[in-house]
Amino acid sequence: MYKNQRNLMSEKVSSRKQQVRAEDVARHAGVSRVSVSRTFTPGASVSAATRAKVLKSAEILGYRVNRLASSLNRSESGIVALIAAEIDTPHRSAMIAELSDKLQAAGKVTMLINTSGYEERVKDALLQAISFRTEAAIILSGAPDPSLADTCFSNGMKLVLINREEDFPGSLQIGPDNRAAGKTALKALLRAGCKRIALANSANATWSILERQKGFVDAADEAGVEVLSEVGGLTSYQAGLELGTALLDREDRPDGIFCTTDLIACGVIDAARQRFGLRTPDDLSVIGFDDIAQAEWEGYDLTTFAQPTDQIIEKCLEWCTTEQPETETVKLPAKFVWRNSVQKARIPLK
Amino acid sequence: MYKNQRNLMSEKVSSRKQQVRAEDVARHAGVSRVSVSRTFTPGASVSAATRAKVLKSAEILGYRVNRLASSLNRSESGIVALIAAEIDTPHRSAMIAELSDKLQAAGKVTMLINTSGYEERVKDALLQAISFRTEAAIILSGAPDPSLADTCFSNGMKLVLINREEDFPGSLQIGPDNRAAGKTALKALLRAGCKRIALANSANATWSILERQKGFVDAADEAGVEVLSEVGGLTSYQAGLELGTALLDREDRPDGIFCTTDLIACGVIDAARQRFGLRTPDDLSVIGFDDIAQAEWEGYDLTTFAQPTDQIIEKCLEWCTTEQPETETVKLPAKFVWRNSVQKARIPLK
DNA sequence: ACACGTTGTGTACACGTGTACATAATATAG
DNA sequence: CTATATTATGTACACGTGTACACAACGTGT
Repeated sequence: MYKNQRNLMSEKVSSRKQQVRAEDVARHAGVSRVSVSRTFTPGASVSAATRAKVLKSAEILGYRVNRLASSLNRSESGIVALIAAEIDTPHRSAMIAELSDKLQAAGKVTMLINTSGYEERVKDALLQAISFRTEAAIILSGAPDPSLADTCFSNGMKLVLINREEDFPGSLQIGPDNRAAGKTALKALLRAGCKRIALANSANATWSILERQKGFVDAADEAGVEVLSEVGGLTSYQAGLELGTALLDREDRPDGIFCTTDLIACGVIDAARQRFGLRTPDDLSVIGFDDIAQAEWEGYDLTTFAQPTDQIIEKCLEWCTTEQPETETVKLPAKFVWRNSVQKARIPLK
Repeated sequence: MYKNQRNLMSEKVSSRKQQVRAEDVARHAGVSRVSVSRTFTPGASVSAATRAKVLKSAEILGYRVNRLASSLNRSESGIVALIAAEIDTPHRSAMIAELSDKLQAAGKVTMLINTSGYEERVKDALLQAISFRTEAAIILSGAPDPSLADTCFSNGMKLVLINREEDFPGSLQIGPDNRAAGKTALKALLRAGCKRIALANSANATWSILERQKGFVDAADEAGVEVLSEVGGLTSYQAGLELGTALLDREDRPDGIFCTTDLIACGVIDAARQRFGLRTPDDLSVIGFDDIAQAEWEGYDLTTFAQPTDQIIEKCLEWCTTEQPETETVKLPAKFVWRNSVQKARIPLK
């Protein structure tokens, strides 16, 4: 009798937020609380009559099952953490859009943790995820502190690193095959007949971006081609402008540039057009990476690599629903997207 | 005695995810469970000695307070829902980046709900937010079903509509003063000496965008100026390309275009440059709205309006932490950002 | 009519935490 | 050294839900 009443003794009742509970619905419908619970539990056994009564009362009272409470004894929160920096960047935001959409379709809920700024925030983000008993954490940027691995797993949390390869046991590490893409980029520039080949990269590149660079440079070494390399700035459009300006100012002006990112590539193309009066692909061939929306814009029409986003996400979801996953590293081929920023092949294919 | 053991009777123990509880830490540290709770509750009274023991044991066992559980009796989840569609759009993603960052700084956690696709998803998103006892829901796109208002408030949820003005009692409705901006845009084009003035807008514009259009057209009516109006497509770059092409193909080709969105403006500028060989601002003046990153790119250098993002967010947070907010509508002035897509004033100011 | 399987409901407990209250330990004042 | 004020710990209960178990109601077949 007493337990059914709420806050009888406390006078501070009014300051407390009132919530509608299963108890209230049960009383209103004239059934037991368990019947309410069962009504909203798929596969539970309730008669059609009581179910109807419960649903009606719930509608009237505005009742919704408290998933925070239900997570408690089901030990499945349904929450997945998305940890990322520079969320407003074209490629990153596209990734987040896709991920959140697919997670939602899979019945999960996404908790977005922004780690822009200090690198340290990734650690805090993971700790926060653990606090909310996130089923998994998908890390899009920043390297997590490996010492956290145990804490993650002792709380039954799955871990996915996208575009990172770190020493983080028990996690899925997935991303495009950056080296192969870098190699392909070089071949494409050679095939286009470029004589002076250059690389434009940011100074604070991530692991993934450095891999692209390495693939490109290694392939050049193999082919016995010299690479004019310009590195500086952030991974941004502005950096691209500056890198492009620096490269095109050289006496031995390059005629083919691989940019490790589409944003940089857009900057390079604009530097060429606005500052030097050069046009792609006639005067200059440019290749980017990511296939952001702007790559398709008519002013750029950028030849680039599309990240295998769909496959990455599919694998992510599969991993998140697997029981006891082992450490796994997956490299997926990036799709080369031919547009019109690279000179048509003067040297025939093959 | 029995209650301290876990899952003694069930044989399915192994399939259940083991979590570290305050109980475990207490036993390991040789203190009571309450002391553990107090250690992690700011302002609670624990001796330095026990606090140290607890912290050490927590570190060793990898313990983190379960915020799902603590939300139960504190009736504050600390979660705020962000409901938005087309997350990968420049302005939207910038907004989300800022919001999530500021929310985090305020000690809140953001739950991102993607409502791209069906309009109906906004309703589901709100219901989901309620299920997770979100402290507030910030709706960036889509009109919520007004019938949900009661359900929201009966669960103590705050509501913010950004860039929408709907009949949703008890909510904060906030955004830029779109009408005023439209008016300013017209004046700017007139002052630049434009003779044939046009408007480019998408066919599925939101309320906010329609307001800009209305402000622009009304001001034109007042000034006795005719507006060539082209409407079609989505609110996207591609639509801008088509709208721009259609406008510039006319016999009475416009020399000043107000685009209701920067994305559309970029499309219009590219149509002018790539398809008609026209340049801004010499041959054509263009004004956009949003001040997305690309507006600053050298290829566009777009004169536009910056949304008062900081103030919007500040007001949002203030609202979310207010006790019993009343319905409120806030219009903030959008800042006119002069760049170089509009002909320099031929008619002197004032 | 009886034994028996089916189905729906109720009871009791667990999930992991915070907090009011009572009580034990300690510091302070006389 | 005792009486008292202060502080730290322990006890009990509440938050809102899911589920194993017991049991009542209800046909069904002989």
